[in-house]
Amino acid sequence: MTDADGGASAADASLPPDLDLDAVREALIEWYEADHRPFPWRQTDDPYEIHVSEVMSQQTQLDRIISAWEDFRERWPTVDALADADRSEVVSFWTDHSLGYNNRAKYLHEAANQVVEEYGGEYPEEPDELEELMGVGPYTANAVASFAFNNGNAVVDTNVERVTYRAFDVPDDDAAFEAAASELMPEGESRVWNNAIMELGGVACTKSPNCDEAGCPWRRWCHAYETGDFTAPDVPEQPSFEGSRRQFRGRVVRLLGEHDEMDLDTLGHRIRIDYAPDGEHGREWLRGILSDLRNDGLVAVDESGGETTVRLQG
DNA sequence: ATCCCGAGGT
DNA sequence: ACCTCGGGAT
Repeated sequence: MTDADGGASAADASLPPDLDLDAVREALIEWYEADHRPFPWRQTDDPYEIHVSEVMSQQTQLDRIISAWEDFRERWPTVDALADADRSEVVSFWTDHSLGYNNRAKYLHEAANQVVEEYGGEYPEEPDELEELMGVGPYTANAVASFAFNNGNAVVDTNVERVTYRAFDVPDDDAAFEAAASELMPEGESRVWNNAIMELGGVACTKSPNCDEAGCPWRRWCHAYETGDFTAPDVPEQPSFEGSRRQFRGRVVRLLGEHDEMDLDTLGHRIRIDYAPDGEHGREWLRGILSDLRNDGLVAVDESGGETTVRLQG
């Protein structure tokens, strides 16, 4: 690599040098516009509604969030309405709709307050500003900027990584994925492009690919389609959920959403059948769970009067 | 068992 | 770089 080609974009090139970018872009956009899953959040450009859908979709299958998204929008129609809600209401909603990861409910509520207080209730349009919102990282910032304002950079999620890794043999490396995604995206078309490339990963270039069935528009360029090697980048494996700490955290939050407040032992007996106050899974164990939940801002623990009372925070 | 349009804290 | 965070669908 010489200095002659100078610019960072050339130095970062991670796509095949002879790739016909215009043809690749046109093929994908045409494929997406011809047919795609009609998710309701794809029919709005309201940044608040987009934001809600993106937070819900983190680590959760899209089919499972459709009704939750519709209920959420009905209950808190605007970012101002959400900011006015109590955190405990939002957390209970989250659990009632089986969305998991209650922290995301807290983040969303916090972010709504930021939008109201820092931006007068009007979402900023720049990814850098959006990323300052609680719970909004690089992916969500660019997704909201793209789908609400057509003003995002290329998103990089597990779909984009898998698709570019297979199709264009992009190395399994964060910087390479970022560069490849950025090179691929046509200027000023982040809305349709980011939707389209994630749709490709979600429908055609799945873990077990459906190239022909889904009519993948990239077959003629695809390295994996040519070689038959559909290896995908490693995704960190999840610890098993059954019996995990997460499972009991979830039960605690669910119960506290149903009962205004509970004392320690009652709560313990209700979240696990083998709860024994002085046993292995007893008060000490439960206090550990509650301590984490309190640090996460999800529950409040009151130790006054010689008894321990627990409730949802906010 | 494995997967899912990530992010924050350490 | 590593860990943690829910739960339904398949």
